[in-house]
Amino acid sequence: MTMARSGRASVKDVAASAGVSLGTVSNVLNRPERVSAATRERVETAMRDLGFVRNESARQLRAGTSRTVAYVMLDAGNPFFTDVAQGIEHAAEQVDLTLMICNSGQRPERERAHLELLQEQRVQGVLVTPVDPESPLLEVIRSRGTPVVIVDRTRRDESFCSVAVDDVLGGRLALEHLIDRGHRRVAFVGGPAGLGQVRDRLEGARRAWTEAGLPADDLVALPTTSLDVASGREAGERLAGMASARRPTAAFCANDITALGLLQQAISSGIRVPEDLAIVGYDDIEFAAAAAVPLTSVRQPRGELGAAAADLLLDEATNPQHRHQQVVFVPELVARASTRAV
Amino acid sequence: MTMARSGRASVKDVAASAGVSLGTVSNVLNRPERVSAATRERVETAMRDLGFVRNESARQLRAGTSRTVAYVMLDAGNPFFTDVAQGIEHAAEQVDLTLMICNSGQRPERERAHLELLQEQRVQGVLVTPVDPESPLLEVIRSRGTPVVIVDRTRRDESFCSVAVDDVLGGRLALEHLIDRGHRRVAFVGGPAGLGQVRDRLEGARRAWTEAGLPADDLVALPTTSLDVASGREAGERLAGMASARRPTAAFCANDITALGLLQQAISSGIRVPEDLAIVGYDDIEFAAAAAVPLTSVRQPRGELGAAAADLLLDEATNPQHRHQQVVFVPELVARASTRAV
DNA sequence: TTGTAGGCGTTATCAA
DNA sequence: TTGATAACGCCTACAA
Repeated sequence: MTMARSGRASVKDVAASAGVSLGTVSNVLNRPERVSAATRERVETAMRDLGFVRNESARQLRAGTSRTVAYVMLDAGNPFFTDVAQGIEHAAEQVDLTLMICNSGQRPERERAHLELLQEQRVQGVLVTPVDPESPLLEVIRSRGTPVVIVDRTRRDESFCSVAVDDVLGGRLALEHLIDRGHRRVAFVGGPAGLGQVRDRLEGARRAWTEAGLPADDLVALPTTSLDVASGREAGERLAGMASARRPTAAFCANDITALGLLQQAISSGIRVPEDLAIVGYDDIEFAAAAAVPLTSVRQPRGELGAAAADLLLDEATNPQHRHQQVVFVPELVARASTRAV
Repeated sequence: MTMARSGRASVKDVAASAGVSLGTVSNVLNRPERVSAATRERVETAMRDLGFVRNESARQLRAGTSRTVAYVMLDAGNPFFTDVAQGIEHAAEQVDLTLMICNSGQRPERERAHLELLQEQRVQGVLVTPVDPESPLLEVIRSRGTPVVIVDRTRRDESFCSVAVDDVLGGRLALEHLIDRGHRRVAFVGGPAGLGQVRDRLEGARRAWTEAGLPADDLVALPTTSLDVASGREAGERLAGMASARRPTAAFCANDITALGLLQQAISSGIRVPEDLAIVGYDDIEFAAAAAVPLTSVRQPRGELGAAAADLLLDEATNPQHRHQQVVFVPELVARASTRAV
């Protein structure tokens, strides 16, 4: 009985051990009904004895296709993306696809490496929240035969399927809420300005502001270098440093993590929330509701985002008449204590 | 020029298009120095023109082994595990292995499905935070040839490599800190009691308590059904319902998420933190420091945990003299405002 | 119902 | 330097 080079038993070994032909073993594996009960029994015993494990590479080589899709995540440390991943996972499970998750950690070269390997693995398709949605790499991948769906970003041209949330509207919702609560001097906290999300949310905020007839100067931008807790704290320090007459009475943060940093810094500087400073975040991650002053936030349908992306990918991978489409979800304001009327 | 069935060009197609033999194409791919500059040039052009992508299945079938490892994560929604995953990823990257992440979401059947597929994919090895560390499945997987390392759990027998943190010590540290701060009536919040982590942390807490000569009854267990934000809130309600004379002056929570829920509920019930109730969490996730009352917590070296696990796996996969070992990290108390002396 | 043969795409060996 | 060939493990016609 020769063992496969890998040290594992192959169908051939099983066949030899069970005293049947290789084809029969394959039948037991793939069309058991064609095999007599007795032979099947014998083959299955042999498999158990030998610790037989099907070789997916060989199977896939033969089949030409795999049953897995992949999500290349932008930042595994941000709960928003892990929630999106769970949405994808759920949708994939429904159609019996396995999801592999890779993390680029915002690094273009890791993103590239993952995409290259996934392509070589002939995954059914990849979902990706790219570092740069305009990157030509995405086009190359697709042109080489791997379906690609962009998640939580959009491309300027409409050549890709994408799933995103209307950030301009989200920014608008946040500001309308604050204006509604009587705020007439508001800070926008976020950056870098080049980030599509930041740009769009600010844009929406501005529109709501000017449409309400308020002076542009009273919507103050507090740019940050990134969207994390530390940046929020830093912005908090800047706010605390302002003379209280000039200080905005509210802040709209480009995401929740930043808002949590701001909240923490404000409180420890003796600024009361929401009495002295109202705060609106963005994403509505689980921790937003659990903050000591529960955070008003713009909710993005994270799970649905993932599920919709998975559906688009599946369609692109299997439907020859597939047409690319850009799905845009509508965000929703969730009001909590951090903007309570005072 | 025949195209591969998959619709993609194969080495054969490239060879035909470049007017060379298949072996030459392979050489361009794997030992370019053996090929003359002119031919190489021609082959590379053909590859570009045809959009050639190497087929990893075939390569792996031939090679018998892959360059990827996988981490089967217990709960993608818990930042603790995503941090562990990042530690693994970093270590894997150093040795040029690709990490695939799968999520069991605490469901045994999904864990099993992932492990089966990974095995069939012939990954170099699997890291797993299992739903049940005693599950015989793990033994089966390994006996069939896939190295397995248990992450953040331990098995009673020492037959597996594992990496964990000393939870008994962690519980002890938390309570010593509280006792030190003068607390003489303390609640332990966490559950279900069957969970190894919960059991060990409580055990450590009890030891510190009795060694300090305090009456066992004054370490009150507040069992929860799970370790999430909602459970923490619920425990908070129970605490708020106690007569303030009988109410513990401090709570030790089995993890940070639960502690955050408790913190929120306490504050909204008018219980001041830390004046009326001191709180200690566990894990020291990023949001612990960013809570409005920054949370004292028992820090687990998440990144190192992942890195050590990856190292063990690599050793098991490549070193014939490998011996299983159980690495146990030492936790560390991080004191913050939630237990400030008052 | 069971067995035989050929091929999936890649790599490595060996010969030219 | 280049080319022909066999093999990795599996699957599926097709033949017995």
